[in-house]
Amino acid sequence: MDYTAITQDGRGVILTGLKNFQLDTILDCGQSFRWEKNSPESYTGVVFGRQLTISQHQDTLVFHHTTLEDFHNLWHSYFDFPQDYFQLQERFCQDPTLSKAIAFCPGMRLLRQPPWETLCSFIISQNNNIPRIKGIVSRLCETFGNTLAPGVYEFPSPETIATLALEDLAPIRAGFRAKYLLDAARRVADGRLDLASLYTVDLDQARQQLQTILGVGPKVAECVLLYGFSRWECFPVDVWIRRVLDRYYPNGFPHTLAPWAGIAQQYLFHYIRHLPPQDGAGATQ
DNA sequence: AGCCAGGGTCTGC
DNA sequence: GCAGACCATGGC
Repeated sequence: MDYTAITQDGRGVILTGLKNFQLDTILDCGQSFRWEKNSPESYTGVVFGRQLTISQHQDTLVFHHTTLEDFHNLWHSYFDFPQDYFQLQERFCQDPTLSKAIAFCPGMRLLRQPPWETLCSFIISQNNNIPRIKGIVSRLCETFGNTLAPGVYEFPSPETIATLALEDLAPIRAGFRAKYLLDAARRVADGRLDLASLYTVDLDQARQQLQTILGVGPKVAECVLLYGFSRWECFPVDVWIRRVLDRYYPNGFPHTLAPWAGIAQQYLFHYIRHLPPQDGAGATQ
């Protein structure tokens, strides 16, 4: 376990003895687009119909205004505490490039996010950049999501989006992706696509199912299965990972790491994006 | 002004 | 099967 003790006080639930966990790395690495930074050590987001403010000071993590029940039922899994990142990093470090990537962001973890909002988020992500993805997701929630508190919105359900017309989505400024969101919502709402079944069906069947949605191709399907269904072997390849593969893995990604390739991918993605341009195969932002 | 962004669709060969 | 145009939008 990547923490040694769990306690509760007036602030909320507190984990101490934290290892392999860096909040800003985890919440600002292009896997989730719904967390807002309050300060360098504090973020607020909405998941599972709950607003959470979470803050980290060195090896202490505070889940503000949270019950032990919610921690055990929701957040423990969401932040992937069931997984042993020490063992994972030991495997990864046998590869020289991954070794450098882990040294750069040792606190990286994969979030286990809800499938529906992961699907929408990565439909929106196509041919787009991270700041704008966050903006579109934020407008989608504040325009169509249930209000939990003033200024705090849930992610809108498939049923809600399925009832909308294309022009209703105009204020979201999703561009050509708006029709893709409608198709996804209608397929889920009317039962043509059963998201829950994708946790257990054969991986290639799951890929195939997701790609029946208009606007969902191989890359988006891979992201949805990795981030929304905890399918760690899924390996999304965008322009950044393409550069990593071309430069560091000309003979292919190591087969021995295939079961966790998606997690390795997240270290590599964060690493390559933060290298100086000339070292990172030339790209900006 | 032109290029790029966690891509995919559609057309024409 | 595969290349190439096209798709909205906003930051640089």
